[in-house]
Amino acid sequence: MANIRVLLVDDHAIVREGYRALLQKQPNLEVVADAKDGHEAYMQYKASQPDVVVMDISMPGQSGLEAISRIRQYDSQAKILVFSMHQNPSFALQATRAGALGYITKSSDPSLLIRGIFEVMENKLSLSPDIAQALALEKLGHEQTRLDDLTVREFEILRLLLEAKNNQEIADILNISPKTVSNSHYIIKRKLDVSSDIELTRLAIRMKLLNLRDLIDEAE
Amino acid sequence: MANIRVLLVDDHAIVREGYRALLQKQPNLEVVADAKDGHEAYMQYKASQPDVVVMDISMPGQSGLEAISRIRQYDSQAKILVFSMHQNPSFALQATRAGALGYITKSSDPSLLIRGIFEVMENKLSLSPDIAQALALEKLGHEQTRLDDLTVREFEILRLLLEAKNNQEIADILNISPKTVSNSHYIIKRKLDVSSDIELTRLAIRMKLLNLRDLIDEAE
DNA sequence: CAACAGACGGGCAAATTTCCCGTCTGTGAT
DNA sequence: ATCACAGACGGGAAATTTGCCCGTCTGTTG
Repeated sequence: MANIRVLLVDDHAIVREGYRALLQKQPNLEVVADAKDGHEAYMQYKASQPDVVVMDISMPGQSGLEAISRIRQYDSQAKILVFSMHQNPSFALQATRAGALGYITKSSDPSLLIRGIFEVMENKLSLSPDIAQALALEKLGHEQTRLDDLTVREFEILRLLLEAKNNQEIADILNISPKTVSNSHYIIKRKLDVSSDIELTRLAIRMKLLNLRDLIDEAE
Repeated sequence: MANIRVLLVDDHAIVREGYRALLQKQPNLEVVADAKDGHEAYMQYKASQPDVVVMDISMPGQSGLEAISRIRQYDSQAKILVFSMHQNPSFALQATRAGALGYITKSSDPSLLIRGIFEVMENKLSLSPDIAQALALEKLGHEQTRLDDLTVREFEILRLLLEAKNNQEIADILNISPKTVSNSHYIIKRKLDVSSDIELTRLAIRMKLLNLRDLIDEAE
């Protein structure tokens, strides 16, 4: 059978190279293009028509969620596997809502990524075990929830808010009015049941929406 | 010589009991009173006239810094040794500005607390080695600084803001006008060079003003 | 196609923020 | 003693944001 043609999306060149190398070792895989952000991903998708997109969702500016929506709008059959550092099942939920077929955490064994690509290729939902278990637990009502009340768009805006971007900046990134951002900001706080941005930030940390790692940099 | 009479201030009863036991074992020390918050500390100080106050500064509501100021206002010779969980040297700086004579971290060896009490008793500045080193490094300009531009009062207000309290609540705790809180909030943001509360919270985390531990509770 | 959810953004009163300002008190230097 | 200066406190007023409601305009789904 023909090789599976993969589009690799990640904002770090080193990461792209690393995974390109990894995937190329696989006999039936072929990385036909890569991209460093959502916009480029969309362009490359149209240009190279890959079978599967492997995409990081935490990227500067236009996020992966946005790109997923756009690509799926262009090709409703697009097979997208999200490959993310976030262990938070809410990210997986939002990603699948946006149209991803799979979600594999970066901390997974590399073989899981490979397997995920093949699974997604067959139009099967693919989740790494940690995420599957976390989602299952959540479904059982054991935890969290509130974040899942957010729509994909709201989640997106929250992500940008948490980067301490102001309304205008977010509006520019998403190409919407600052007023919409402001409205969403308000809705988000209402849904999450917080009354200030400080509370919002604290909640985000508890929910692990915010990477303590990249927040702290020079820790300890 | 007569025993050194100690007033112990900490919001956790267990902690008070633990340290009371520890200090009592010391031949020349005597715990003559304890208190669970700033206000009680002030009252107990007046009532029992201890030689040395051993005080935690992270307490609900009226903080230790406030209590230190109040006690020093009542007795400008009061000898206060801060005993805190915070390794952040800025806490030590603010504490000494408020009038503390020493600052020992709770993670220090207990003998350091004992030694601190004796040092403070002789009107000597006492710092635990970790803090001394951190302060020294800071003095060398290696790090941080911005936080130290805050006045004691601003630092105090920042602490409360970070607990996601609103202006009115803070005003009530500190017995000032909400307008003053609002003004301070603004000044704090300006001094720290941030433009939103989200940025402020993130900065606070980086600066370790915010305890990730007690923020996260049920982590991992 | 009817119904519904979500994205988007206008409107508008109420609250907050952002500055600037002037008190008042304590402290330290002269 | 007094002069200067810093800090705490809070008023004023303009600019901005928030909180809440509303109505469009899709796209989806039964």
